[in-house]
Amino acid sequence: MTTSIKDVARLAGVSVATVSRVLGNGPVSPELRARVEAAIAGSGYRPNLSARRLRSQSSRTVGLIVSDICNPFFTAVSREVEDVAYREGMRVILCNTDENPDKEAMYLRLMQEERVSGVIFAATRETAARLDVSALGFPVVMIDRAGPASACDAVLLDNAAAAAQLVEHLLAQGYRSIGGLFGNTSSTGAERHAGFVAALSQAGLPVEARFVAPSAAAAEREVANWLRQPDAPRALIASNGLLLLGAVKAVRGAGVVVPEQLALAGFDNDSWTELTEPGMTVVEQPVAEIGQAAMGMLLERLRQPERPVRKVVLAGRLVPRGSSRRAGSA
Amino acid sequence: MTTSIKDVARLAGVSVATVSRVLGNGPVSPELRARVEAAIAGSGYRPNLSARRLRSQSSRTVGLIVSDICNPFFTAVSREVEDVAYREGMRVILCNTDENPDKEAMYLRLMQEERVSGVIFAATRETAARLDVSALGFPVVMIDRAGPASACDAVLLDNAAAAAQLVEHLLAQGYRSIGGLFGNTSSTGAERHAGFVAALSQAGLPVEARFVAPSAAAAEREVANWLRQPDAPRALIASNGLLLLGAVKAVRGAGVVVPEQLALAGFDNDSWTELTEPGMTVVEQPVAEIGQAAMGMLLERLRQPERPVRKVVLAGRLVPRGSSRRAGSA
DNA sequence: CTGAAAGCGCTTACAG
DNA sequence: CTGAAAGCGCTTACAG
Repeated sequence: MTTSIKDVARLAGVSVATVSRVLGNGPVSPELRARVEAAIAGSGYRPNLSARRLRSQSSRTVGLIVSDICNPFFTAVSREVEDVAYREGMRVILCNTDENPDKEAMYLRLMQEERVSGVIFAATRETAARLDVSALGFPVVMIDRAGPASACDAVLLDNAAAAAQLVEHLLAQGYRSIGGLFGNTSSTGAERHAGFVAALSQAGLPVEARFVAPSAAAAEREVANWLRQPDAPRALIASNGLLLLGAVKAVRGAGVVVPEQLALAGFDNDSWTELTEPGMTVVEQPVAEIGQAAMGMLLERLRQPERPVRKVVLAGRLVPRGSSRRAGSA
Repeated sequence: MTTSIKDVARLAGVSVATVSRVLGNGPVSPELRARVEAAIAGSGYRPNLSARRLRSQSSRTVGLIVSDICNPFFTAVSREVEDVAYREGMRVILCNTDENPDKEAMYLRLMQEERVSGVIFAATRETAARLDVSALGFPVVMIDRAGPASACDAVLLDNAAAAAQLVEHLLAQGYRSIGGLFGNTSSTGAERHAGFVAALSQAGLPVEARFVAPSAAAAEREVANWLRQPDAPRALIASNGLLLLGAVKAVRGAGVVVPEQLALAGFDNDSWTELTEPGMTVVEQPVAEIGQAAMGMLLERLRQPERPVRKVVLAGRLVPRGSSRRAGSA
């Protein structure tokens, strides 16, 4: 049907081995190389990657497993990962797990069947805790969420420090009653909660934290309820972009004025956060660096399987905006 | 290294053919099936998809080629495509072209090397015009942008009607001086421009349109310039979500009040559009339906290669918000 | 530098 | 229902 390396060899009057060497930039005389290249161009030949992968026992494929590509954080990271991968002549297989451990297990099995070179993985806390990386057969770089203690490479935000930074910012702006909203499936949510608790405790303030499913809808419901209570906080920190979005919607729905009645702050400098009135105070994650660092660590691990496990911890950047303006000031 | 079908066969005391039949749900006696399944479970065997693809001459892979996954329209479409694909036991290869015809050509070649079952493609106008789909060797479903006239299946928005709908909405709100900002690389921009021109002409109004590169930054620059001119329009339509975002930033930067000094409207009901103050009037594209329809058409084409070419044209939905409130009203 | 041959891990007629 | 055998399209030692 489609032309194979055999057809090209016949056309050029050489062996298939020589055609293969031309394709792989092996040692071939200029004369034969020219004949083979002419035959390739003339026949419209395209190498079959499945055959090449099978024979060379190298898929040159990386799996990227995230909860949902529609989360702008993962969108941006994936774009970066794909760019680096294609530049290295590798392919990316993207998987959305919706924070569902069953889907995670299914996709990990798929990765084994694809014989991927490696995987970049934002795992749920459940999977991260139970996963035996060494049994997988390929290296894993965790992103966003920590993996099982020091069992594999990871690129992480300094979540506790970033959450503490938000608390300190709100304290400096004069807020004392600060609530926190955290995702209940990821270690990220847990770490940000820890930083939140530590900063408040150090200031001698009580801790009000709630955990929800990591979706805007769940956050909106939770915050709507929260605001109805007499002891509702005067400031609120949301532990990621989706939760912050839900919080904003709840606040709008309740007719609460930001920041006069409730200050808001959160994670992820998504494009919408600077367009609300007032703009949202956030900790920006270095998304491009995270994607690049993850692919970089994976490539180094492939080159050097026995190198020691590394965690790269990146700092967030506070972007103060109107949503956390000083209480009582214009 | 890794266990193969041969190891499983030896373990179960059957031939490799029988193992293959168990894997493929072929006819096997209950007894042998049980022995094979035990051997698979015991050995941790995982089928090698490259080998299966090579031998069966079927990749069960679809290519998804878009300009940039970071554009929320394509993010949402891709999520839908992937969900349908995985449900059908197929895999998706995602490619970002940045509206660059060279990258488009490179990725199409890659798709041939992957022996993909088919491709879903949002092509630049340049590539759409010159592309010989029949020479590719796999079926193509165009999305968002029209392909070469009736040469292949397509899922499209009724762009002209949607643009006209926006114009008519602004007219009904009392606006007479209406400018349009369009992307200069896609047929989508051209079609929306055509609908824009038609609606204004029918109303006997002059046409003010500008074309820019399809990025928020380019739109911001263009609108900033435009607003400085004495004959700047009183209302502005932006032809996609990125351009609308750029327009909003320019408007903010210039201190122009929406809608009192300038009404805004555009395409794509991205999450930020309802969070600005005022909210943005937009035509919402049925992103989920577009993704599903594209995968659906591709699957039908694969089942039935000779079926007549079809174009599915979906209607947009007007979402009126404050950015186009009646001129002079509260 | 070049070619003949083996083999990667599967599936699929073909016999039985 | 089952197995022996061929072959998908490549790459890679091995000789020369």
